[in-house]
Amino acid sequence: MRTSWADSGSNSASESAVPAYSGNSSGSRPTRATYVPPHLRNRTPSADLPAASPAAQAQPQANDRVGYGGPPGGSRWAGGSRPDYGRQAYGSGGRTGGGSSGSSSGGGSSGWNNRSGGWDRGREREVNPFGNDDEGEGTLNEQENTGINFDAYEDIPVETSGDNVPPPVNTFAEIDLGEALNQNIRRCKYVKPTPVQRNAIPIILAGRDLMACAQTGSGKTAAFCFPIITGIMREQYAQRSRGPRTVYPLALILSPTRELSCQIHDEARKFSYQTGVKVVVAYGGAPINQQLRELERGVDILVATPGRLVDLLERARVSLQMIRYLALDEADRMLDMGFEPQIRKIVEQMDMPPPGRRQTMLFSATFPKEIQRLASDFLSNYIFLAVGRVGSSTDLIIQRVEYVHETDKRSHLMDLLHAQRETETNGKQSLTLVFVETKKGADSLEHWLCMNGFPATTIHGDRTQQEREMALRSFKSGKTPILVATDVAARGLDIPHVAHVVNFDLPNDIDDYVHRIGRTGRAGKSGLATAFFNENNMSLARALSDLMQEANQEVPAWLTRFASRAPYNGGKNRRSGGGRFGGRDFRREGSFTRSTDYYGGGNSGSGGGSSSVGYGVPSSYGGGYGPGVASAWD
DNA sequence: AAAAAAG
Repeated sequence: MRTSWADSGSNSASESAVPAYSGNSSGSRPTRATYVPPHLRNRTPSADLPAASPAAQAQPQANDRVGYGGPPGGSRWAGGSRPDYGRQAYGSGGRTGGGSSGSSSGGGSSGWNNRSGGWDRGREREVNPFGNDDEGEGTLNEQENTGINFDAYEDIPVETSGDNVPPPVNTFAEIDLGEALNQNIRRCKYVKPTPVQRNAIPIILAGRDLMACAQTGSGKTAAFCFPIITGIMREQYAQRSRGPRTVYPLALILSPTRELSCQIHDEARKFSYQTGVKVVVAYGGAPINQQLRELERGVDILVATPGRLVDLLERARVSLQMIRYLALDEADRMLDMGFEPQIRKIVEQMDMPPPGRRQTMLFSATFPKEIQRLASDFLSNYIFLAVGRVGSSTDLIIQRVEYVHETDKRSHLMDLLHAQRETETNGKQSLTLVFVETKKGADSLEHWLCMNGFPATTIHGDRTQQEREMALRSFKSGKTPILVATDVAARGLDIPHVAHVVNFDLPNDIDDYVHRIGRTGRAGKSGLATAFFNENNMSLARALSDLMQEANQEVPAWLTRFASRAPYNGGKNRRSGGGRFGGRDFRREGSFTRSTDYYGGGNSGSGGGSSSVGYGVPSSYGGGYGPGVASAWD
């Protein structure tokens, strides 16, 4: 039934007079949010509040300014909702067979090159985020940076649950993502979708909410970016009415660290290149003015850290009223004690449309039950998706635990580094990421390493943003092949060539361990993770031992002994539901729970239906775990 | 107890 969206594009001119806030909400605009933030109260509605009707929007506003908002005339709708930058590559770019749609859908749809006004002279052309002109491809370097070892993705177990789960796809070609995006996918050298993409993209394209467990290195960012970009390109949106300097993004992507937000922004910009979809990032520690200027140029997808976003919301520089897509990356972290209030404020107490009127996607490598319970507040009849980790841990991440007394840690680390030095491969210095518990400890270890002839740098929350970014660059480039980090670097960061993760200090939480070791063995490549264990880590013994065992790792006898002595499931954060996925759908934890309360769509009978799609799951998997857990986390 | 996220 889905018409090709090239068609929908060419039809859009005639439909464009109807503000399309479609999806499942019967094509109506979002009603005015009942909540009016304090800063918007007692202001002149015509100036500040988004207009309530298309007619009102058609009235030229006195404070129109090229650069944000754009011309208000209804006729410009034909050119799309963001008239100040056209959808060049979609149709009018001439790349598609149906290239006529661009020109037929109103002359307003000019491309980047035709933008009027010299206000942003010098920025008229979209910067090519690929850093080339489609030539000089195929160099070794390119391959290394973007190449994903797809063979490692073949045998990944996948589990889904929820109502009417859309079936997975096997190729990008099966999905109608649009020519401009397809071209970017080719530029990224993504040949075929990774398991999380195969499953998540159809779910999101179908308009469903999603809670997904998948390691970041498995293509998670693309899994939620592709359908968001396609959705924004495909549909006509009611022109965003505007208050002075307020912008109305259509999609919001939140992440727990600044670096991760930057990384998501960089990726999203590649995916949206020449699609006319504008991505902006906002995070703390950097001057806000530049970010404000970027926002004023127009924003469809806003990538942000929570603190800075709240700031922007309170300044009324951003409104969430038009949000159609909400994605939380590292969602379990976003909902833990430190972050939850801020996230609730953003999602529930500002002007964002409620669940059901927006699409919500939560991604994380781990999803403890308690967090799932909190998260269900944000979701509407969602689908739970668990994708086993890339490859089996036995061949991709080798985990080692060594008993090292506190006082011996430094010399032991030095031994490891010496050994590492001799095994550097193919000219490219291999990188070592060392995790410590405290910021002070990070500085101190970095200093000591440098004193001992090991080029090291450090990243933690007490450093300035500039220092943090510098450290990361220096590490990535190999200039300082050792990076000492706190948990700020534990999640999501995609750093190629990290050969070795050392847990100099083990975390207290096994989920943090999982995230940390996930910094190596990425994109299907192999990696090594070494942990220093001692009497301070007893509370982690059982969880660590269980995890390693599940991952077919060699568990030292002494660790097994500690584990058996430890109180049953002693760690505060045992792996809920067992199994090797980062988590399983808490709605299926058994009929004695209140799971139906969270179901939304009704949990009885087929409600809890699950379709486990195993991609060559070895028969040895699946034993010993609860019903429906088909599989292997690693 | 620590880390992160606003300035």
